[in-house]
Amino acid sequence: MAGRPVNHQRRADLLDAAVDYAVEHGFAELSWRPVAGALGVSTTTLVHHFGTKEQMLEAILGRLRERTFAATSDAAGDRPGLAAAARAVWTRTSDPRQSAEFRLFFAVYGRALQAPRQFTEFLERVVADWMRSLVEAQGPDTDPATATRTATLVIATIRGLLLDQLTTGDRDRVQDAAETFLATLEHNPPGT
Amino acid sequence: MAGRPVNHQRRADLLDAAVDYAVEHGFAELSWRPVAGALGVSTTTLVHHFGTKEQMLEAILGRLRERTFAATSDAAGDRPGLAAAARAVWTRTSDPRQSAEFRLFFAVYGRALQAPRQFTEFLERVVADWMRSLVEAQGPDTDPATATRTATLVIATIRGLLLDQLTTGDRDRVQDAAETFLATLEHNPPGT
DNA sequence: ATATTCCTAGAACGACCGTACAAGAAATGA
DNA sequence: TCATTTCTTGTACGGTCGTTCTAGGAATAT
Repeated sequence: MAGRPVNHQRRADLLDAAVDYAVEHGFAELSWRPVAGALGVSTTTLVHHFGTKEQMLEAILGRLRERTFAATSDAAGDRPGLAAAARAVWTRTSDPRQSAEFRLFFAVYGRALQAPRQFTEFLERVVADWMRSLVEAQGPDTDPATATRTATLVIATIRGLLLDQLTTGDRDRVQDAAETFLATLEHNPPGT
Repeated sequence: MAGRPVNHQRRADLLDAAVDYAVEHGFAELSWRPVAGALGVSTTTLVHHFGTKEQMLEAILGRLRERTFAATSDAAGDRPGLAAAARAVWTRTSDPRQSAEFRLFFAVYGRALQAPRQFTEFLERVVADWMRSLVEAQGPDTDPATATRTATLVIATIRGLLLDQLTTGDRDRVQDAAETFLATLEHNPPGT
């Protein structure tokens, strides 16, 4: 009843490196051999730690979600109103230093829409997590229907604008539109 | 100096069928053999008409863009104001009967963001075409800066809401948010 | 020391991939 | 009819894919 203990840190390190690889090389080019080569290990090592390729993708997705959502929800969580939360989220998501990660985010998103069975958890959380966060930001006094409606609109607008910025790189135009939207949120608070 | 004449219709028919296959089976599963099998031809026939696989993807993309953008821009073109155009576009894009095509649209979109070299034309037009259409809808009297800003916002919001609807299938919530957005456009016209 | 378990690696399997080649059938103008 | 070009097919090649098997070193408890 002994044996070498499981090295959880090793798996975590490999996963982090795999996510880095995915961010840099794209979601469509994730196969055992290239990833293993970039990480300096054998494909068998990856198989040992992650099981099947599908399980590795799942692990990468989860880690990616941690990176992106956690970073933005932190910013939104400790702000009083919806407008401030929305502005904080937009500031973080539109940061060019995060563009590679969000490109991967939308690549996964698009693929998930065509293979919902394989990406069930991603699809269930990609909207719900943000919804919860943005509904909370509106406080307990806001009418639930209004809170839901507004949160839906904020998520959609931010993601649409982010898509535009990643596509065209036209930062000035997109930021201008975002500013208009955020100003509307601040000057005409919903539900009042 | 004779020979059998080139049958352009044949290529067009194959392309239409290929787009249908892509809509149904997803963008990631497009390889010669399955497509050829579904179309009842040999892989060599597809190669003959489309050249390389990359060229076939390009052809499919172009045809898909014709289907989606043309259908929606028709609706937007002959309406007087931006609000009416936006409502017409949203009505068409949020139609559940088109959900499969828009799933493919976002799958291609996400993939293009990670392989910009391969999908240059798609990325250049996916925003610009709609921008032009929505700026025109605002008429020549609208301040250009305002028109651009508003068009950017409308595109982003509609695409974000569409993403939400395709993800969650929560039609009531998304339509409710869309109605709020469209009502705002109608009651508070920008640039006035 | 020994048994046990984990970690890693290399080789090999069958399957699928994109593509090229050879060859026959079909459709045209001369 | 005949030469020419297009259309279609079957076959085959090299390559990559995910996965499995085998086996040897590394780290632990007894």
